[in-house]
Amino acid sequence: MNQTCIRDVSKHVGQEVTIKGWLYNSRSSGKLMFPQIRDGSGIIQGVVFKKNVPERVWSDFEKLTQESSIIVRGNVRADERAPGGFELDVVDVEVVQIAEPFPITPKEHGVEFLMDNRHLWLRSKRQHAILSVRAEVIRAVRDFFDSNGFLLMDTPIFTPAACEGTTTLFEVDYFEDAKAYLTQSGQLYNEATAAAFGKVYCFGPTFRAEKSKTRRHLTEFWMVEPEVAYAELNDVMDLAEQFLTFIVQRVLENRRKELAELERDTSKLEKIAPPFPRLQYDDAVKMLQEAHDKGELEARFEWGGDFGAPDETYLSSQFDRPVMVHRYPTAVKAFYMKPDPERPELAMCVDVLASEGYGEVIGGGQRADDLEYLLKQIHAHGLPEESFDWYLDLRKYGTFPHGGFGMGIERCTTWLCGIEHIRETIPFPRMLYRLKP
RNA sequence: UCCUGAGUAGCUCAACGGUAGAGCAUCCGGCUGUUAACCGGAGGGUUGUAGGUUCGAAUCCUACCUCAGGAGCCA
Repeated sequence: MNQTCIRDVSKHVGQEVTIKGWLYNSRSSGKLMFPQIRDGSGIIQGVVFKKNVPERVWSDFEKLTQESSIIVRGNVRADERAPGGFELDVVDVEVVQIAEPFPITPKEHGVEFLMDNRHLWLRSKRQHAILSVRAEVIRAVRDFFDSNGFLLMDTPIFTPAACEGTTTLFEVDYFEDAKAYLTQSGQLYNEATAAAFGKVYCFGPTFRAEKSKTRRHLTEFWMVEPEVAYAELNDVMDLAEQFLTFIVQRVLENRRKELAELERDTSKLEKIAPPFPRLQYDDAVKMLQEAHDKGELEARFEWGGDFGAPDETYLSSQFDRPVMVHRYPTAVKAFYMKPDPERPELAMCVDVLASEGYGEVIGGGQRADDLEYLLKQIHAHGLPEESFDWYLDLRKYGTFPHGGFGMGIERCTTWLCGIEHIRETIPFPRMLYRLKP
């Protein structure tokens, strides 16, 4: 295909190129026109002088509407007056289609309208930037694990039972009489694969049926979960710290332009490097209580509960890099968390709160490896023992200390982009009351 | 599920008890360096739905629907 990507035009200065794309916007002054041409890799400004092109080319350009599909031939020239620094002196155009009036005009729009037109909204510069950062995050995730001795172990999406309680699961019919649930975590399966392969990770879609309606929730999101045999809580924290740092560095390296488009203050991201502050739950509670006493937090936090969104926001805004809060009360955490041998009322778990008030991006810890303790926990949480028979086998046949964590791709992307709402970090968000497009 | 707010032209908003209006988009005209270009003109409405109050309702009242923001829960 004879075609040049707009991304690569800087390599073709002085040459004639063919660009296949769409009209992003156009400005004209009588006998001079400046069509902005978009091809998915970038945007370039064209220049059409009426007297320099055949009559047909001029009249074709006059008819184009926003997002009409076109194939443009022209000469590349560097020009300071053009956004992006390069211009295309147009020689010829082939009109593929004159688009119907495009709903998303260059002026501002409301959230509902944009979400209803998500399939068209994706063509905007802003969505282009955000979703490019998302792709970079995912590439970094894979590269990090693949080059550090981890093996990809895809875990099932249909699962037979809840891993942490059925209220948050989507239920589907699974042939005759059986019910299946869409996965909310691959972790239990990865404890099995970790016993087989040592260091593993799974990466795939995750489903939560909670009726959460906030800027940090999706009902369908992508989660990456490493699991490491013989890892203890400190090893899990070391891993989380290296992993997040790697992702941030990669995005800074490869997606500067996109971050600039989003007006992201990258100086905050540049500070991110190990070691991350490690804060015991006990000490975090003290910080929250002091904040309340100083009038910086409305509700007084009492020891024993899980942090609410305002608490997380406060804690993460106190540090210039992500903070790792560890050893929460066992009572507020999942049944499979290992209790601290020195203080059994605390779980060997860790939440990583992203900086700048973005809240939890990673949750994980060390898993309970003792059969008796796990049985007790399963009963205490009112879970059906028979659903977990295979999981309990892992504690009968060569039990071992191990741990890992899960990171939400979209929460991480929201933070790195510095944007308000998670819904823009996945091409087609699934949220409470939104299943279309 | 609960709390708060909002639904008026294709879109973003104004009019707050007395003749429904502007910008953008669309169409027509003008402009040889535009930067969400600009200037002139035209078309475009069952004011979310159903009731009610009133001489008169986009405006006040009631119910419902939809959306947004937040809470709880979580990655």
